[in-house]
Amino acid sequence: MAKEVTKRAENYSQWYNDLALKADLAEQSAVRGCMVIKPYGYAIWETMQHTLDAMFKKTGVQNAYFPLFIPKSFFSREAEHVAGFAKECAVVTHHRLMNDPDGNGIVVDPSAKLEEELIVRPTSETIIWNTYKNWITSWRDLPILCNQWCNVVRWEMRTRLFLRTAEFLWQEGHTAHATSQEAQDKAMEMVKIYADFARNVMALPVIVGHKSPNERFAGALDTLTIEAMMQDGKALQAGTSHFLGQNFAKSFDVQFTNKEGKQEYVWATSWGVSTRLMGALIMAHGDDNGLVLPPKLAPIQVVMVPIYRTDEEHNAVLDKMYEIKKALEAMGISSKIDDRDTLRPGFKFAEWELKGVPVRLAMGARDLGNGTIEVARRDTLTKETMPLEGIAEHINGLLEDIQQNIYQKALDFRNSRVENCDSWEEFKEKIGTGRFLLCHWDGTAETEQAIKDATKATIRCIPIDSFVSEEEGVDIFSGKPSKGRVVFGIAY
RNA sequence: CGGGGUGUGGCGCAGUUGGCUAGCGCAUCUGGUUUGGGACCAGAGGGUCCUGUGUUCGAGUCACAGUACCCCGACCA
Repeated sequence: MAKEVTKRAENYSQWYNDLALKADLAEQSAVRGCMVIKPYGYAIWETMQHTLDAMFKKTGVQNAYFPLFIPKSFFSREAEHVAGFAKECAVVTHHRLMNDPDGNGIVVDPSAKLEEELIVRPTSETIIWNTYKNWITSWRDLPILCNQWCNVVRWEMRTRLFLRTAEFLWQEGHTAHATSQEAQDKAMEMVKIYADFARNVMALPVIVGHKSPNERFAGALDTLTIEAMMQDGKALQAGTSHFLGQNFAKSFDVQFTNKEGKQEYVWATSWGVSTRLMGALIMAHGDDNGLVLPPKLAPIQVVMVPIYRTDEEHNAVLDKMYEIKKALEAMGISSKIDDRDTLRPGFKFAEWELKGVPVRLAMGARDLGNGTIEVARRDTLTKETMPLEGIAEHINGLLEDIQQNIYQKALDFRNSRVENCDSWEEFKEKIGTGRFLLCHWDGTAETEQAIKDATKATIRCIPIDSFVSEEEGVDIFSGKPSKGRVVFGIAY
């Protein structure tokens, strides 16, 4: 069949791509490196948005919107920041088109050249800090806690659906504070929200930690991250939260008068997660039959497939199904009755599995007679026949089970691939086999770089809420003293 | 930007040492039979074989150039 998905073990990237395409999440656009997110995929993203948004708002964050275009001069004020993004920017140079004087369609009007080029935002720190300058004069104006949901453009060399596209959707929070401590606390608070969301909504086990200086965001003093492991054992950075110090405040001259009446630069954070989370969802839970969606993110939580020979049977089954649908709705469970009469049940089963719907109900003449219904769960691919009585309550519990089970499965998988490693020889052997290795590191950028050059492995994070180690040891590569283990892995 | 590969109906591919009307599977459409794990039968429609130039009696096939896409590097959420 055309819809069959490549086996995960045979070709992991092909499998990933198949899932994204065939489960109807997204497709490659005609524009190089860009992606079309299809309605089914977007519905998942919307749920992520709404859930995160509610979590942000509980901490006092408000949504706002800043321009897509950033004047080149703004962008170049923070030196490290430019260095980090300069190589991958789209630049607007003109503002008008005209008919080709030679009659060959449309050309750029050379007389419409912009005096100053505009950069399509790769991230919005610069334009936001340029704006914050006008918002902040006194300690009474602080803190400012803004978030925006938007698109950004990074002109990447090689792209992959969701994981790396030239344009992607994300949320970027930008906060301004009176003290360093307050800003650092905010950065920590936000990364913990990300971790909570990843674990409890996406069923994605993540390790929270600090980035090493090499892996930090361009312009940050500290970068906090949530790191997930995909089913090929590679690491995926799923979200980051940065403590920016006073770097941007100084570059954009954002000062406030403190309680002592003195001028002081503002302290900043920024934090973001992107549609890359969709990629994480696919890779963390999918199997050879397709997508496996955690119930909390599934656009359709329960799908019902009627099985019938005659119109009478058809109507009788549908009547029951509408009753169930109503009962599910009353409990806040989304469902769909797949009443397409041109497709056979087997085809529908396979298709809904491909799309990752957590629970499938099937009902036919046999069930009508017995007062039963067949309940199949996507995560375990098992099914059982149940009495109709109390089915909605049962499904409600089942969805919670599934959410839990998916998380547990991913957690067990990841834990089975995390281990201590104290020998450089062993490290070189094991790091390519899809693992996180907990190793001692001397804390220097040189050592980290040397390890990366030799093995492609990077420090995913210095963990703070799981796999935390305070034991003394010696660096796996340099032999110099180390104060604790860090997480090494090969990243997407 | 370096290394490799591929361009043939909507999708996936075959096409021999150059040869006659360019095939196959899936999808689509029509009719019928089916329907508890991806249905079957019969019929139908759909192609500037990536572009250009060249070699030849003859090019999907050979040569050169261009171009697009994919994979592996470097870069990255």
